[in-house]
Amino acid sequence: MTTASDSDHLLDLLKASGARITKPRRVIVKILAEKGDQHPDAMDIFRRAVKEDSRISLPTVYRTLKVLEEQGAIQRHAFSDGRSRYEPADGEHHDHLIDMDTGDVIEFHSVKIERLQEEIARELGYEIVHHRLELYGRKRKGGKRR
Amino acid sequence: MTTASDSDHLLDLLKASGARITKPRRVIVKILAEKGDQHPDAMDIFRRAVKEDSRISLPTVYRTLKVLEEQGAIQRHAFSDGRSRYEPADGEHHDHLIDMDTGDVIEFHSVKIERLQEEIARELGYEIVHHRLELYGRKRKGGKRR
DNA sequence: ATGCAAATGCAAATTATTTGCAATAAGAAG
DNA sequence: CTTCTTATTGCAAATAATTTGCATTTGCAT
Repeated sequence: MTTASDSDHLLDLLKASGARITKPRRVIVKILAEKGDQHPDAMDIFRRAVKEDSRISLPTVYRTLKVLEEQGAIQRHAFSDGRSRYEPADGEHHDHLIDMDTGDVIEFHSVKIERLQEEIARELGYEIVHHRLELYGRKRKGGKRR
Repeated sequence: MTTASDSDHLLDLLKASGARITKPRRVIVKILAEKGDQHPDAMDIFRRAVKEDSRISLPTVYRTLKVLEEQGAIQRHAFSDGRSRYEPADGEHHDHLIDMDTGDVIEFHSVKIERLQEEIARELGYEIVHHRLELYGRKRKGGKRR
C-alpha cells in the first residue's frame, strides 16, 4: 500500500478540484507518491518524469505542483538552499532536520515544541496558522564523515 | 548607543577579517545598523544606500552582505516569500513570528524550545549547528482584521 | 606620494520559476 | 464512438533574485 494507493489519493484530490487527469499529471503524481528520495525539488521531479514520458516539460511540472499545493495535496518547503522541495501532505504535520553534510532530510514531530510555540504566540497576542521548524546539523561523533 | 556604535561594531568585524572599509560598505553597514524597518532585503538596502551615495550598485550590496554574513556579522533569513532578508547578528539568537496580515516580523526567544530541539536532534543522532523556527500567525480575536 | 591587491560598477550570466500563446487532448454530451 | 468545449500542454520568452567577468577605481600599507 504505497505507490499505487498514495498516487491514487493524490489523483483523487486533483479530480475533486475539478482538474483533469492528464498523462503528465499521472506521472508527476506517481513520482511524488514514491517512497525513497523524499523532498525532491521541481528539477528532480522533472528529470524523473522525463524518463517515464519524454515529452513532459518543466513548466508542466511547476504547474502541476502548484495545483497540488493549492489543493493541499502536497507541501512546499523552502529550505535555505534556494529552490523549493515538495512532499505529499500526509495530513499529520512534522518538522525537519537537515543533514548539513549529506543534505538528507529527516522528519520528526514534537508535541511539546508545538505546545510551547502556541504558548509563545499567545503571549505575543497571536494565533499560529502554521509554522516552520528546521534543524540544521551533523551526525554526532563517531561516523560523521561525509 | 544605536546607529553609530552598532555600525562601528560591524565595521570592526569587517576590518578584522582583513576587508577594506570602503565608502559603499560604510553606507551599507550604517543602514543595517539602523533601527526601524528591521529585516530589509537586498533591494531595500540598495534603495536606501543609493540615497546616501548614488553611485552604489546592487552587486556591491549583495557582495557586502555576503562578506558580512561570512563574518557572522549579520544573519540572512529566507522566509517563505522568495527573497532573503538580513539583520545584524546581535550575538543572541532569536526566532521569528511573522504577522500574516501585515508582514510584521516579531522576534522572540525560548530557551525551552531550544532545549527540546537539542534533545530531539540528539535522539536522532545529530548535533545542531543552527536552526530556524518561524511562526506564521494572526493577531488574536478582537482586532484581528487587517 | 606610490603601488598593488581588493573592491566597485556595469553589463551580462545564472538559477529558479512563471507566463503568453498556439496546438493538443480530457472527458462530458450525444 | 464521434464531437465539442475548454483545460492543459509544450515551447519560447519573460521575470525575479542573485551572481559573475572584467576593466577601472580606490583603500591603505609602505
